[in-house]
Amino acid sequence: MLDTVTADLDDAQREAVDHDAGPLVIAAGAGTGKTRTLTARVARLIDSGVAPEEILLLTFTRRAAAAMTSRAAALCANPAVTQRMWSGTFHAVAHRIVAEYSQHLGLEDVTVLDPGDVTDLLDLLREEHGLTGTQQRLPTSQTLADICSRAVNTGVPTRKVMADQFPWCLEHADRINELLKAYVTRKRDRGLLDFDDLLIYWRALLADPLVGDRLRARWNWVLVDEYQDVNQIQVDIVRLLRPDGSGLTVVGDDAQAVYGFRGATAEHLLRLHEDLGGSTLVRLTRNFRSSQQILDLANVVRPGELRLDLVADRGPCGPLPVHVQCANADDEARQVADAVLAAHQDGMDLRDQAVLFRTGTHSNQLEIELRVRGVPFHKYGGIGYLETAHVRDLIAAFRVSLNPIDEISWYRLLTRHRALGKVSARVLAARLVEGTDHGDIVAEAPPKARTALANTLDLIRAAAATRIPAVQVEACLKAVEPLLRQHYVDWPRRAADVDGVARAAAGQRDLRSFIAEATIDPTSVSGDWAKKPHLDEDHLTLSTIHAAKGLEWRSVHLLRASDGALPSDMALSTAEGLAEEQRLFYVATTRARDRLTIYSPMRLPVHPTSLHSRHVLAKPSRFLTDKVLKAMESTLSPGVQAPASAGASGGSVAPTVAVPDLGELFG
DNA sequence: GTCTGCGCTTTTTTT
DNA sequence: AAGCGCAGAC
Repeated sequence: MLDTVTADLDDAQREAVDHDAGPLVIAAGAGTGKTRTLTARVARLIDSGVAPEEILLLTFTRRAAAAMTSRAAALCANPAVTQRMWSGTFHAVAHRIVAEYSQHLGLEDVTVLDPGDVTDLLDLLREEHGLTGTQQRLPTSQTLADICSRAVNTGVPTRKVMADQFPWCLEHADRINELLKAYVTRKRDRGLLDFDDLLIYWRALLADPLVGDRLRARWNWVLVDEYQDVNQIQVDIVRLLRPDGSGLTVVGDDAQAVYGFRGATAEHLLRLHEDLGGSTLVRLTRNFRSSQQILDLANVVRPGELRLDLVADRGPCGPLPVHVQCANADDEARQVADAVLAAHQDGMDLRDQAVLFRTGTHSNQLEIELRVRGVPFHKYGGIGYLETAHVRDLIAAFRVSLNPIDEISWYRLLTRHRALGKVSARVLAARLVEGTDHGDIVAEAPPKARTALANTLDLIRAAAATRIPAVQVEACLKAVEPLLRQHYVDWPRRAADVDGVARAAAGQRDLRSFIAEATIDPTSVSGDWAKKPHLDEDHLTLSTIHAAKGLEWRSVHLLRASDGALPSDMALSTAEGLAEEQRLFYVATTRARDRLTIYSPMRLPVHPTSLHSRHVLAKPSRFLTDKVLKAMESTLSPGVQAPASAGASGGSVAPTVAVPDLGELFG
């Protein structure tokens, strides 16, 4: 009889799918059918009679979780039952469990702080502690949050974190620690959870004798994707879920570990076998994605302990990878746009092409070029709508209407009022949290703020009085809009975003879960109100390498393969930092199926956050070694041969036309 | 206390 | 370059 679950698999994949309940580690190189194997294993379990709710599938992105669930469904005899399976990101599952057991944790109500809330709270505490004076200029709250998160995720004391990663903060170590202690206390007092807390609370529940046993009994099968990206807390969670390793399957590739900055290390993958006192290792090395030419390059680049040299299932086909040396960032943008449009002319859809880069700002010039030429694109990674100030303002209104003691959101909302600055907002927010009557609040506010404030509070009260999302959203929008209109000089540019979020929220069944979801995974929501591409329209993908993980395109363009950009100059100071950049380079090259083009601008903006800053000389990335270049065809962009026409390259050009001097007008 | 303008610092990746 | 915090003017 034909076995539909394993019909399309090779021997190694089939071995993983058919493996029994013993702990299983799948070492899967890029493009080796990791997702296919994992989903087939899930389907096999369900078809063999395992109840879907006994299965927990943990991923790092919601996109991966959704893809796996739907692919498993396609393989199952009874697709509908896969809906009952537990599948999601570590954080999303943690949120669900923490909400379910909130009573046991002493929490009335679970409020999740997004990274912006965290910095707001730190700013608030900084004021309360009188740490804003001239003498002791502390690092930004953003940096403090990073230090805190790193310490929590790695179990390393903050002082050592600062010494290793943030040396310029060391001189303030005592005050920073004092502030972070206050931060932790305030979170505990108010029942606020940041992203790290979600995992910590889940771990705490699992470690509790009573609750832990109940949770363990819930899932007999635990499958973890991208195990090279787990940090210590996540390892603890997995080990507490399956202490003896039975029913545990993990998939990973040490060469694709790129989340060291949030406490992950591939050591967890490499050592799992020892930690469990034995497990089965299945190695997947047959690559179904890329041409041999691309893999020849990737195999040279590949770092790591697991020697997963990839063999192309497709054999030699398609062109050699190309290295293009460009004059500067603008030239690079033109070359990419030219190449994308040429391929499109030749019949390759835009959706089959992608442009990858190390940081969000690296695509600035290209985005302009694409807009000028009318090429539709969608950018992944970098700052999303949900992180923009105006959208967070609206969400703050949602939050206070759901939870009147959400001090951070009140504070944010109040500071949007004219004549309410930090001081009044802090005082009034505290009074609101105490439950003070709205009338009294208005009376306590500075006279100039009273009319607007009374209006806001009325509308928030109206929003709080209903459970119908559309009505609730409408009231919040009405409260926020006039405030934002006068607060932001460029309001017209922002208005569409606010409307978009409002519309998305109004269409939900439950506003509370919409907010929680949007907080834990902003990307899940952002696509819906993308004003630019209607995602069904053919469009080009622009993405950070991080956000491109696990995906593939026929043609991939890698920008800024120049020292200082990739590898990022911020990673050069430590060996681990540099190694992680190399893994990123590997991840980028292995996204391509047929064509890979790597660009190295010879001049780069000093300050990447701006478009027109001074350019300095840059060398091609150190990852483009002779051996790598041997696997490529090298070309020079036309812009390099004729630098005078290359536009803003920074050098001065001999004029051929005399520009009139208008000096006499100003004499 | 709030608003405005100036100088200093920062500078990546994400749940 | 830009965003943030600080100082001085209302």
